[in-house]
Amino acid sequence: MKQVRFSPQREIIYNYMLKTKAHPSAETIYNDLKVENPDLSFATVYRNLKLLEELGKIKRVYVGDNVERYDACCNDHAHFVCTCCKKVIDITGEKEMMVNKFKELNDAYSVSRICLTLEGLCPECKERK
Amino acid sequence: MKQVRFSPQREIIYNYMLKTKAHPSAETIYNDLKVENPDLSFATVYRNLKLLEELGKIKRVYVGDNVERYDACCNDHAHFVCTCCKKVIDITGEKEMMVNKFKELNDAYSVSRICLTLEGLCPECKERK
DNA sequence: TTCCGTGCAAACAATTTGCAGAATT
DNA sequence: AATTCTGCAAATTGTTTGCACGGAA
Repeated sequence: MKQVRFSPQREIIYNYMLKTKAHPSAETIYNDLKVENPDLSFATVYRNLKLLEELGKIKRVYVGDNVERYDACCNDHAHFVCTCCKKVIDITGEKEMMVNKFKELNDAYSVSRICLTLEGLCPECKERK
Repeated sequence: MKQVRFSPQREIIYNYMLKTKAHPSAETIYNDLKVENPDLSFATVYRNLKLLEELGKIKRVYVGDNVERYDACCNDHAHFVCTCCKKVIDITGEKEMMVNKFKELNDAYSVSRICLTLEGLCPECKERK
């Protein structure tokens, strides 16, 4: 059985995730942390994001481009992706409804995860048009 | 303004998409069509999938891995991805509910697309466990 | 002293792009 | 004739992996 050990890099990455609300990609995380931690490598960021996800501490978020984004907020919520400014906004309170709705489905299926992503214009971008 | 012309390759790819229900990736499409069309190239498949999507004739489907999948079925529906056999199953009749739910949201936001993906075990795989 | 985690560079996989020639309008 | 589309190969992008060393348990 594999043990998970303490490492400063892991701590730094996880703390960053706890603080941000921007649903950052590995690249964003790397660039931001590189400033204060010049030795940090890309591989470490990727490896730790993967590990933290396996441990259930962070989640992968789908935002439509081909880049993995991560989110440390672990209560279920939907994501709104602005097609204009690319911002990702949390939409809370809708997932429970979905989960309930799919309880029926659960008889035949076994639903373990629901991913709900909305796309369109955020309030600011909508205003600007 | 760019004109879209007729090309046999495009027709072949679009016809394939109309017939399949498997939400194939570019690679699957390429491999399947390559048999009868040995000259077909990967680039052409990619370019046409992109174009067809821009024209609204097919849709991109999110299935959790990092591969783009496509679907020609243009009525709104959710997707169920089996974590075990990797099959993608259409779940109809749920998206309208979502759309209605997000009408309210539409006051501030402008929702143009809703992507609803469920993950878990399909009936066959659930049975087998 | 075991074995997990790191940085680096190379490897990989999926997708995109530049180009010259072929095909459509 | 003008411009779109194709096949090929090379380039790009995002992510993963092999390796030798350093550090935590």
